[in-house]
Amino acid sequence: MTESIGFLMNDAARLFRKALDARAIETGVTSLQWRLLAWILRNPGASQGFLADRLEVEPITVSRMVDRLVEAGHIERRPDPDDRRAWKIYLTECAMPIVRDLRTMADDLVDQALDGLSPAERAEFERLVTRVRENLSSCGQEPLNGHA
Amino acid sequence: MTESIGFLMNDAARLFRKALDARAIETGVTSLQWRLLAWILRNPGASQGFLADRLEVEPITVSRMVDRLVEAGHIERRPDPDDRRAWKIYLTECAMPIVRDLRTMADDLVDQALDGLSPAERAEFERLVTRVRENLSSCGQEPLNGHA
DNA sequence: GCGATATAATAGCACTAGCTACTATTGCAA
DNA sequence: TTGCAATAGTAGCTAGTGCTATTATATCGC
Repeated sequence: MTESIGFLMNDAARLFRKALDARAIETGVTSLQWRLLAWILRNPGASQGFLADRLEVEPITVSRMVDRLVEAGHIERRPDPDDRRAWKIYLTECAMPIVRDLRTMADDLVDQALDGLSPAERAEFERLVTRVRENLSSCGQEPLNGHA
Repeated sequence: MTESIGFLMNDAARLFRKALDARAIETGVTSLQWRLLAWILRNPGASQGFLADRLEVEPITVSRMVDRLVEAGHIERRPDPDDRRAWKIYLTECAMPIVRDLRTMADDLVDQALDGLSPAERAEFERLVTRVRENLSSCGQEPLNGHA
């Protein structure tokens, strides 16, 4: 059942999103929207391409999330004076408290998800997931092996 | 950055799906469709509700995946003689080789994802992910705490 | 300066996923 | 036996995600 690791991760991630979405329902943003907001908070004025790169998703995914967050009034697109193809993304004032609230909720949920694990196990888990993520991240880039 | 654990898992799971989808493109089924096929293989004649329960997704999600897999000719719905509300789901002959091929692909990809981890670390990773998944699974059921 | 190439963002299509609401059927209880 | 609650499945809406293709702009080479 080795192959099930991939789906174990999938389940855990989906259940995490679902649980956080449920907690955050009153904020009006989803867990994944919040993650984007958190990146914008730390990188005000970033382009969508930059954000897509950091989130490791396709630009079109960010494009559509930005659409929704703009419509909801949480962020705004400003034209980039140096590149008329690009937008610069900024949080609006009203998004600030949401980002803070969600951080607390996410921390609580992580604590619940890691229930029963010792501090050492938690650190080990984070280390291992990070490694797996890096392994999978790189395997998407290169053309597997000699497909050229 | 504790809260990032949830998103680390999310990234790892998404990259895994993406990589497996890319490998499986020629089979015509996605990685998640394959997971459903694998459950049907082990439980021929199961109901959609049963499968939703095992996959820990909502019944409607299975309903729509079954729609697509029926249309693609990989599975078939047969009426349940004991319950006219329910379907019994069966693999078709042509799905068998696909399930086998995909198992190999998934195993290879898991091996790549776990690259650099010792056997002990791999076992530990599986154990920890399983625990986290269970923690999150149960926290979706109960009404958090006293919300009634 | 001009043309080829690269890049930023977006449009259309498809799949996974969940919520709420709904239909059809079952099964229990009065 | 009838009537109501529970259950199996589905429809509409929305969100995240990716692929391919397209548009607009930038940049590099000449």
